[in-house]
This record gives sequence, structure tokens and C-alpha cells, in this order.
Amino acid sequence: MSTVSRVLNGAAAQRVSDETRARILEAAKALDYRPNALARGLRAQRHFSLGIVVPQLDNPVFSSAILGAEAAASALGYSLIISHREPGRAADGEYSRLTSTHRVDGLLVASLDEDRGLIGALEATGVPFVLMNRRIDAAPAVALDSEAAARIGTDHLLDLGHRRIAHLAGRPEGFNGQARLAGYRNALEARGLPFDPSLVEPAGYTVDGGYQGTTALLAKAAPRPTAILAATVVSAAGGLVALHEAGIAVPGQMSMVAIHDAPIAAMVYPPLTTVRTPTEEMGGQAVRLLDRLIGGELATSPALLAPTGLVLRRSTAEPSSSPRA
Amino acid sequence: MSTVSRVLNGAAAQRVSDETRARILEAAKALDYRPNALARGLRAQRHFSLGIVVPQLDNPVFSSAILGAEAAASALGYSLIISHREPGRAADGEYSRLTSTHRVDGLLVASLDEDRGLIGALEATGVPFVLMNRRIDAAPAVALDSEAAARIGTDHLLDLGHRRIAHLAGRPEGFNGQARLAGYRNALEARGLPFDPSLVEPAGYTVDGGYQGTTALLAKAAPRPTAILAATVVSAAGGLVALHEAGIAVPGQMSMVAIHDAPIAAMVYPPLTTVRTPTEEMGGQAVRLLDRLIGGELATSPALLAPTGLVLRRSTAEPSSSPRA
DNA sequence: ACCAGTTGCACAAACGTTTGTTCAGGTGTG
DNA sequence: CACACCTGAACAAACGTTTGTGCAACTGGT
Repeated sequence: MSTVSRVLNGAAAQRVSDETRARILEAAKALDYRPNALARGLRAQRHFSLGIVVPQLDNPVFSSAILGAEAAASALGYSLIISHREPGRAADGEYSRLTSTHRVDGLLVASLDEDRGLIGALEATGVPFVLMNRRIDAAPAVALDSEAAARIGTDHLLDLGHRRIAHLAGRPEGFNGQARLAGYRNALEARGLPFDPSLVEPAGYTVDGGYQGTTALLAKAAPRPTAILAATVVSAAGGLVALHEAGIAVPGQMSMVAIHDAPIAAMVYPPLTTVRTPTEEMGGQAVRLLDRLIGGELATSPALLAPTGLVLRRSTAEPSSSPRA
Repeated sequence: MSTVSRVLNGAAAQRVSDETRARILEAAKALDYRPNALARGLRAQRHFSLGIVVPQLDNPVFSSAILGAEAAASALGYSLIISHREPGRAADGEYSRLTSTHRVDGLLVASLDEDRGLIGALEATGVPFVLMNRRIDAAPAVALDSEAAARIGTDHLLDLGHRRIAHLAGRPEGFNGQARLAGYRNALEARGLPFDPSLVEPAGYTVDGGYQGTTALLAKAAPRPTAILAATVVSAAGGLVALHEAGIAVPGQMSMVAIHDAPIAAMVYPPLTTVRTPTEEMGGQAVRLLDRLIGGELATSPALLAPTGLVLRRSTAEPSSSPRA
């Protein structure tokens, strides 16, 4: 029995004759033997399950990340326990259910509370973790290069000739929101254009936020901008609705470019030009990093994941009449 | 120690003095004691985890169902292990990983292989299961009343005065596809209108399918229909794109109504009139039914979940010129 | 031919619970 | 007052693995 265990897990071919090994493997196959993960976990403190906690299950960015994580987890033999964390709720209970009672081997977290407190709570659990889609201090994380994404989007608008570009921003207190705002600003300043705070409106990552934010932008920014960089495709969709209602033609009177090339980008009208980001890859890398951490490696976080291109659809065009700069 | 166990699980207040019980509960709280689910599962053959297998993680209908399932699972103390099952792949390996090695207490399945074989494979695992979003024979299931949903959508178009209504259908071999087609047909026939197969085009549940299907419909159906009932909001979004490209105004020249009131319904242009379906509720009910099954009850499946209303947006209107009936 | 060293396997403890059973002490009955 | 009965708690086995250790049977050197 112990020999069987050694053969099946056999890291270093530990002192088992080839013949015995072969017999065991054959028998295991014949009986379709599956080790009981519970028993194994109880004894070995390891049972191949990962917890993943996300703030919005229905946000396409997270759907995609989960998809990538699930694929990688499955490939490495892990099961994925999903936990939907309501934006406002206290985190502690959530983590302890996963770590104390369910004893996951590791935690993938995309919480919205992006502060030191999160890191403290996670470290208190004692299990390895990796942050997904955000970065806090030096904690292990896999995130997107949001600054670059915003820069690419803004550059596209600048290349088309736009000079008055607004930014439908993310959460000003979040990692991605800040990075995107910085990318927007950097792209502008690289061409010697001023950064105008009145052209920035935080809108979060929901349809409704995008709608409200765009409405606010139209009300306060005068003269009206000729283009908008949206922090995410979801808020862009909301923004599009607001523009339609205001009777502003896209891209005739207003161009719009959004970050994240989710399926909905092709579903709205007009189809949105977007900056493609490797969200699925992010999920996969997060799982692989976590696996290394669990294995005891002091894995270093990879660099930020770079955007993978601009997807031209039909929401951007040259500014209509007044080439004002 | 045994007494502690009895107190903490204590189904029927088994022979434990009130004083002892109080002391135990107090100590448990003071120590923040969390039973180890692995050990419990090993001994008691029950460890409060459920497997959920879905075909498309990024389909809003499933996102929503998962959301509902997660909430209910969490409320009942279960963890949810998610498994993304590629539409084409063989199922067996998937289920055995969940049941044999991970030993989930039950399975929630929304597979796309809706045949007897599925039931056989599931029964072979020996763990309780419930079908989600589909029904096969008498197997425990929680599904939507797709026939009613299609009827409501079609009735709305009929009420507006449309007489030539096409159906962008689902999968003809699937439970929902068939039920929606039946609802469409029944609504038509209830008003004495003929059912015309040339007005029906299968389009599946993807954006691209909706685009292709709508294009096919426009090519083959003459005279052109004045309205379309889409089997799902996702294919409707694709259909809208095809209509825009064909230069057909919505709702001016073509009305469109879709089943499922997902967030994207409000994001496309024009915002889609939809039939609201309780998808989140479906996930929750599925979990609660599964819980009862696990508890040994021979729970009967509830009736199909009825649609919860028509959501009027701006994709439907009276037919423009020719009130032809 | 003896002994040390090595090899290959089996033994048994341990992981943290649940649950059937035993057992001491108290209670009621004849 | 003795006996049977009940109550409440402790004992111990079991769940299916992993892993440290023991122990034969070989191997090779002297």
C-alpha cells in the first residue's frame, strides 16, 4: 500500500523496482483507481484545490480570467472553488471558509479592496495567494499593463487627429483606474498636449456607471470633446447609450475607444474599437504562479501583461470638422 | 471530543446536557474553531462541496445562474467547484474528477449533450445531481419555461400588429430550442396564423450564430418579415449587427424581441425589448433541490420557472407601413 | 564464508473528524 | 433497599491516504 502510494506520486523514483512499479501502474489502470483527494489532503496537507474570489462574476473581464484560470487549473490537476465576493462585504469570513474549513491549497484573489488590509488578511490565512488583475506592494500578482493599454488607445485617437479627448475613467482608488488614467495622461503629454482634469470622469466598471459618467462629461466639458477613451468595454457600452440618447453620432461626432476586447465590443452599435488585453492569459498565469508558490518556490511575479493589439471596429474616425490643434 | 462533534452538528439534540452544550459552544467560539472539511468528508462521506459544470462560462445566462447558485450554496454552507465543459468534449473524465477524486456531494449540470447518455453517465457516478436549464426525462432538473417565454415574446409582437414574424431559433436538438420554437408556433396558431418553416432559422446561442442566422433569414424569407423573435439575447445582439449592416432600421423596419433580460440587452443599440427570465433564481433553486437530494429526500422537481415579465425597451414598434393582416 | 551495505517492500502511525459502543453515576420502582 | 433503567459523557474504531521506519533478502568485498 505504501509502495503503491510511492509509485503513484513518485517524485524521485524512490527505491521501487521496475517490475513492481509496472505491476502497480497496470493494476491501477485496470481498476480505474482514483486517489481520494480528501484522504490525501488530510494526511498530506495538499488536496489540489484552489479558491478563486472575484467581485463580479458577470463582468466579461472576470469571466474571461476565470476561463483561463479554470483551464490552467484543470491542466495542473487542481479544482477551482469559486467564490463571489460582493463588492461591499467584509472579506474575512470569505477567506476563512476557503482556507480554514475547505483547506484550499491556494487563493486567487481579485478583490475590490485593494489596500494593505487585504494583504494582511490574506497573509493571516497562511496559504499562498496571488492577486489577479491588480498589484499591491510586492505581493505576488498577475495583472495587465493598464498604463500601456490606455496609452495605445489614446495614441490611436491622437493619430486620427483628435486633440480634445475625454477619459471615462475607472475607480480612481484602484490599481487599474490609476494606471489607465496615467496612460491617458502620458500619451497626451508625450505629444505636448495639456492634461485637463475636467475631461476626466470616473465611471467605474459597470454599464450604468458608463452611462452616468458620459452624461456628466457631456454636461461639464465645454467645448465638447471629440473622442472618449473608456477604461473598460462595459462602461463604454453604457457611454454609447448615453451618446445615442444625446443625439451624438458615433463615430461621426464622437469617437470612442475602449480597453478590453470582450465579445460585447462587437455586439454594441457601432461595434467598438478596443485595445485587446490578455485577460484569459492572466487567469492562466495566475494559476501557474500560484502552483509554483504552493510548490515552495519563491516565484517572482511576472511583469505586467502587455496589451496584444488594437482592434479596429467602427466607433472611431477622424474628427469631423474642426481640426482645432 | 465525540461530544463536541455531536454538539456542533447536533441534528436532534442528542443526549447532551445544556450545560455541556453551552460550554462547548463557548469554547468553540473563543477558539474560532473551524471543523476541517477534509477530515469530516473522509469519515462522514459528506464535505459540503458541489460541482457545477457549465458549457459557456461567458454566456450571461450561465453567469447569472452561477451567481444564483453560488449565493444559495454559500447560504447552505456548500462550496462550489466550477468546471467549464467545452461543448464538444467527452464528459466522463470531467465528472469522475469531480466525483471520484474530489468527492463532491452533488453535481449541478448544464451540459450541452442533452441525451439519455448524459443521464447514464451521471447516474454512474453515484452522486446526486440536478440538471440546470434543461430537462431530460424525469431526471431532477430546474429549468425555465421556455415555451411560455417564447409565447410572451411572440404575443408582444402580435399585439403590436406584426403578422410576419421570424424566429431566430436556438439549437433544434436542445430542450430550450425546442420549447421556444413550440412557444413561437403556439402563439402564432392561437391567433389563427400559419406556421411558416421558412421563417425559422437555427442560430444557436452565440453572437456569431445570431449574425449568420439573421443574414440567412434576410436572404431566404420573402417577403421580408417585419419582426424577429430571438431565442436568446446573445443571438439577438448578433442579429442586430446584421440588420445594421443590411441597412434595416430597428425598430422602424424590423422589430426584435429576445428571451433573457441580461445586462447586454440594455447595452446594444437600440436597447432590446426582452422577456425577463429568472435565471439567477434557477441557479438558486437548483442548489436547493440538490441539497434536498443529498439529504436523502426524494425531492420532486419544481415546475418550470415562469418568465417574470416583458421588459419594454426600444427594439420593438408597430409595423411601419403595410398592416397586411 | 562472513559481514557491511544496499535494495525493495511491508508495517504502522498519523491526519481530524464522525459515530457505534461502553461505562459510570444517578433516578425511579417494587 | 436492591434492582433495572436511563442519562450523559468518554472511548475507540474507522474513513483512505502519506510517510517514517523496520526488516528481510540480496550484493559485493575481503
